[in-house]
Amino acid sequence: MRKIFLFMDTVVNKVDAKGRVSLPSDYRAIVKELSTEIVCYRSLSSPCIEGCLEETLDKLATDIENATDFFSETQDNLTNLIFGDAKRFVFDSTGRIVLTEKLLKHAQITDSAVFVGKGRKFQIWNPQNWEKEEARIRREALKNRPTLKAKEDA
Amino acid sequence: MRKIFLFMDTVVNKVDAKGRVSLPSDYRAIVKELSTEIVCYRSLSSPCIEGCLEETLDKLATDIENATDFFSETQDNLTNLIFGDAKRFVFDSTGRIVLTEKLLKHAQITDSAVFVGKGRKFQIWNPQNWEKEEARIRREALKNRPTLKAKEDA
DNA sequence: TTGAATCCCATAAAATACCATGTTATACCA
DNA sequence: TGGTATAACATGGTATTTTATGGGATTCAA
Repeated sequence: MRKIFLFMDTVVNKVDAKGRVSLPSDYRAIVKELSTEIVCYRSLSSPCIEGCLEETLDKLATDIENATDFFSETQDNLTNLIFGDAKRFVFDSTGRIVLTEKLLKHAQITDSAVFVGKGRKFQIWNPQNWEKEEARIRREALKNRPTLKAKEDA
Repeated sequence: MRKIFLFMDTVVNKVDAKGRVSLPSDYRAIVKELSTEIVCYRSLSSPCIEGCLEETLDKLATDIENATDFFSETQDNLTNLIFGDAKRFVFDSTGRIVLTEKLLKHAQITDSAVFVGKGRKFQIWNPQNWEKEEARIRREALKNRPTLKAKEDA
């Protein structure tokens, strides 16, 4: 098992009528070290799909268990929201997964999708939407230089 | 044996006159690694059925022992409520379990049920009720972005 | 013997694995 | 450095397998 797992780069792939997309080969290379499946869910904040390794979600499950009470409403709501939406996607020998209607609709994806690396996670966007979003993020970054010093959004 | 056990996704299945429901195949795949049975009980907080692996309840038993006094009323009540209500459900060769009247009634389930993944657990809802509940949770999440920072509700 | 619970079989639909091909990227050699 | 051979990849199509679910048979107990 490798020590470094980073989803990187931005690649565009076609989505066919059945919802099939090739996972970028770089991504597959990462995933294959552990399994042949990824987990995808609707982003809570953007019109896009998010993907990650199952172990990433497993870690999240453990964090939730440790941070909240077993019987709490917070734990209930969080786990319903996250795991109720997430789904395993196994890719076949040609490296494709089949995205669901729900996910495609949320991300407004029809015949083409762009994979955007995010380190431990990645996102899948409608190409036009991503173009706009990337421009927006870059503008923001120019105005307000990013910082890791304080967690303003905590 | 796999390292990661997460119940995910939301799937709707029919419930027939005998109370039979197919356990979603993804769930079965998880369960099969350990056994051929799950444990179900009435949710303490919602009109739905909760299910998990027996080992999850075993962990809960340990947590209760550690968090409360052996002679406390709290421990008494909790253990009565949960373990008094829980019951094992073995699924047959076609992957179905037969839910009891008590459970179905509590969840107001008649001819159709929706399975909602919760990570280590899952829930079974009446579809209409779940639709409303999911909408409620999403509204909440948008208002108060979830955080794992502090245990506000502990 | 009758009612209830459990198990097994059949089928249609849906999900998934496999095969084939054109294209692009990569490696190799002059 | 340029040209060619090789390999990898994305993608369209097809075949096979799973899965959900209805119905019937069998078992067990009262």
